[in-house]
Amino acid sequence: MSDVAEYSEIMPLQRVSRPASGNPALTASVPARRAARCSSCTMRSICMPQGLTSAELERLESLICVSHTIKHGESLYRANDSFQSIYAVRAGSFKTVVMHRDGREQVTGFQLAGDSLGLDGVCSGRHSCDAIALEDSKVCIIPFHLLEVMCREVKVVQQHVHRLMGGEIVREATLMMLLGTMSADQRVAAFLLNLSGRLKTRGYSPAEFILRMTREEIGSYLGMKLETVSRMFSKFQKDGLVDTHGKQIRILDLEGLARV
Amino acid sequence: MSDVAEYSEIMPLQRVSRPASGNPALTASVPARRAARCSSCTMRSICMPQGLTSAELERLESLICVSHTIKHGESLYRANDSFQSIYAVRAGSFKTVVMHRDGREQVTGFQLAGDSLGLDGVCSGRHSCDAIALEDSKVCIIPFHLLEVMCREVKVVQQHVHRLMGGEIVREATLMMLLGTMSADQRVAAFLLNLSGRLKTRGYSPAEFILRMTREEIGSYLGMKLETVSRMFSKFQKDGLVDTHGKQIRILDLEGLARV
DNA sequence: CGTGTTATTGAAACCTATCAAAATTTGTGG
DNA sequence: CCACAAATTTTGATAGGTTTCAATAACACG
Repeated sequence: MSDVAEYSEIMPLQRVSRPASGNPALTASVPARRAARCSSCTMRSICMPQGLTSAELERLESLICVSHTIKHGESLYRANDSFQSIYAVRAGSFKTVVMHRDGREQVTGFQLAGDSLGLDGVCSGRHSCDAIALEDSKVCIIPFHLLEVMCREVKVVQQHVHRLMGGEIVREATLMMLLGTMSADQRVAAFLLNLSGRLKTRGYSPAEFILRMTREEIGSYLGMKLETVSRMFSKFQKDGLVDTHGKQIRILDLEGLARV
Repeated sequence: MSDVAEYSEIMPLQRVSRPASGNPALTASVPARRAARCSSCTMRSICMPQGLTSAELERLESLICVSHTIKHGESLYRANDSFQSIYAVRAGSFKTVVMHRDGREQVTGFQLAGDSLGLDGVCSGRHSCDAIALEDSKVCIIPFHLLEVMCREVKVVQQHVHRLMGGEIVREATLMMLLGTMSADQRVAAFLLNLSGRLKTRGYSPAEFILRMTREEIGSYLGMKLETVSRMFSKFQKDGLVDTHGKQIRILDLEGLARV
């Protein structure tokens, strides 16, 4: 339990109190507008473009603001909400959920610190899914129309936004492949390997971590029932690939998992 | 057979012959560089931004060139090809296919005239899938770095590109939902309804059309075997929802299909 | 007009869902 | 900090849907 990697509350927030800016529409959802301090954020290398001049970085920071905490179970935005901003997860984690008219819903992604959130709203001007915090989390808010302005003026920012959107397209295609061609054990293995890799990128242990989502959410994401997810975990345990105690995961045989 | 909508060879191509431009890297894959004539293209309303001044439209046209025909079964690009351009399908249709290391492959999309193609390469600089013509087809080639330049100068072009990418993200999320939560009959029904709607948007009959893809390709796209696709078609036939003769489809009860 | 590809249909096998019950963990208020 | 209630997880038995294998039929192409 001691040295288990947790992808939560990575760094204390800068508490620069500053009065809200003039825009009431914006401040409605952003009670306290505080400029972000990307330069001192551990997630900088993941969510910020490389190669900015310090003036450009400063300008980018000036349009980003840090929101208050979003509590476990609360939503950052809901499907059909008007699209105004994209978000960077600063600490904590989220799930995105699309809802079918008949009430069935599916998890379409899990976002860790450093991941972006909200691009689903770019096309129609309204969000197409709910984004819900899996634990108490913090996000940076980036008003999209301001980001677009800066994209027009700074090439590396433009390319970063394009890569962000392109990355989302590739990520989803990978998941489609998973849902379309893989068996239940392969899906769960792929899920664990993906999470492991992302935690590693963020500087955490790729072998030992705590799942912030339930079996049901994992199942929804992977297109199967929670009981099946549980059975696959049990199977991997029996085969000596992982060691699970509820939400605590220790990957014992990474290559073995990849071979499933 | 007479009034069956076909989504192929929509309009004769402008054959403006003009010598290739100086860039040998570009002309290698684009034998004859001919400026596109978007203003006279029937797909304009689908693939072009609205609200351009005529000067801007002219400039956008100048960076687009019409490629030679891509024959049935040939590829427009392959996975791992260097990403240079995005494409607009001018006539015909394509499938995009991702390949797993172990040889398994999955169709991730079908593109009709007016659809864009190639955005999968934006993130990594290399294409992440193969794009293969389902019939003899024609595409417009849009060098992405030139499009990026124009995005920085013309706001509506920028917003159009963002919407294009955002639309791809939403499209894939919808497909994930389909793969993750729907039964075989619901998937095939959703596939037919989606195709029907897109043909309608393009001015074709939404009720009567010819499938350009095989049962196997449909199955790959929907995450099931070709035999299952065939059985679902038979079932819909029996239930009086559609009338199928091989690749010819007539939808008899659109609402019934939606209720499946 | 044959030949290879594509589509249809049937029967059996297999995988996952469903239903059910017990065990465990988590959250909350006393 | 404990105790209790609620939520989550595990495991088993059975049902159901999809795949697999196989054989035939229809179609497309040279």
